[in-house]
Amino acid sequence: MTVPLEPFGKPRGERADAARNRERLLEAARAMIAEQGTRHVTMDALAERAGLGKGTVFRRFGSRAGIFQALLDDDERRFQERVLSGPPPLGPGADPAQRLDAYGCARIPFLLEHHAIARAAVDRTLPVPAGAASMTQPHIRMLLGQAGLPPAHLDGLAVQLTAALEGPLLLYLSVEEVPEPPAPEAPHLLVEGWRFLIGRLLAG
Amino acid sequence: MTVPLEPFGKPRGERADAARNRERLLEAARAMIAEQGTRHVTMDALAERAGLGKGTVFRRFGSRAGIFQALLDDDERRFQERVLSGPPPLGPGADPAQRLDAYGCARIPFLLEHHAIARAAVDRTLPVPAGAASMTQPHIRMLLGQAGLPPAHLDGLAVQLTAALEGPLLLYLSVEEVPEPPAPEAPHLLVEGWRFLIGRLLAG
DNA sequence: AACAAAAGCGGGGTGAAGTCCGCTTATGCT
DNA sequence: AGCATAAGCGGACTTCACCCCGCTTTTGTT
Repeated sequence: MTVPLEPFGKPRGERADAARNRERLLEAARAMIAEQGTRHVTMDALAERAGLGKGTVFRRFGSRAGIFQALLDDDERRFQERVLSGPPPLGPGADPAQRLDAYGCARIPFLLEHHAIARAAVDRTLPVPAGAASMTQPHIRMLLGQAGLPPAHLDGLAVQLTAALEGPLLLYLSVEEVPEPPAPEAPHLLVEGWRFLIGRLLAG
Repeated sequence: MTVPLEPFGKPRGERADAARNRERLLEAARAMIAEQGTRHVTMDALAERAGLGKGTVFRRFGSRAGIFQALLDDDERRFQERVLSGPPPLGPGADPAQRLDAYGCARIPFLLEHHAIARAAVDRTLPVPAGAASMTQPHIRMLLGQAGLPPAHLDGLAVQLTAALEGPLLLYLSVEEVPEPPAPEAPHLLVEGWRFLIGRLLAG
């Protein structure tokens, strides 16, 4: 499951001023996103708004994407918690097929809810599973193995199913093409697709 | 299948000098890629190497990604040809399950062979299936429909399977992580994964 | 051949990400 | 408290994609 020890810009013995500035920057980022959307969060504007230098922003977060990863981090960690030790079928206890199904049913709404920030958090110069978001692939791989799929296919399938699950929301669909489901409880198209896919994959 | 009529920078009544310059630019781009890789193909360097102004590069190709799309265009068109009117199982004639299987078996090597350029051709400000590469999703959708999958799932599954097929090579794996298969005829991990996935999906 | 209109050209300008390095400040030790 | 040192800071600088718009060349017309 590979929890990154140092999510982003949170070194172990962080100096007090550094911690304060990190909070200030995240706060400023949240405000700017709420007011104008992620597109207008530029490094210069963010630094100015937080009353800090641009160098500081990069020192804390490494890149533009890093800011959004940090913003996502808390929620991502909570999600991971639910998967690792929450109640079944998402958490351990249910059989692998159910857990895989449940994972998609939880993950897609999670990404929908955070889609603006999640999209901004992908670092376009790195392979996608950057930051804390990288839980998906190993988890899927593990469940596929437990479900008894042939070991020779596990690596390929894990990559492909990760792409099938997260790719559409992170990369393949533009922001306008991500409509919330009309009725709040109506299942999303992608959720239904995922359930169908997983159902068939693990049926044999 | 939606063949884009005007692939990139190839207007119908193109002036003679424009056509010549387009060729020059593509030629320079090929040379630069061969010498130094896609990363060093900057708009300034490309313009200078071709002996033209930077404005011209943008007029011809619209964006950096456009250059790589144009480079891919011929091969992409040939691939499309094979799918639309080549021999089965890739072309029409075989049953949908076979065609879907064959599509992945052909598409993955195609992307592997072109991966450097294909990656550079994705426009990171647009939803991914930009340019001529957008054939995949509608084709998959059509075949899924012909295979008798429930219409309610077609849209979701088509997006997800497209992501499963192309996402890993275009987006999810870094360049270093895309090793050619050790033995030239050994099937790639992703090909095997795809065949397995499609086999299960259409088995029921 | 001369002309008008359209198409194309070029390169300076802009905005944004990311780097660098000398200066400042917190921290832990004595 | 005073000091040495490492951590942090800031903002000028570089690089790059992309825009803009006045000038030049081609082309179709007469």
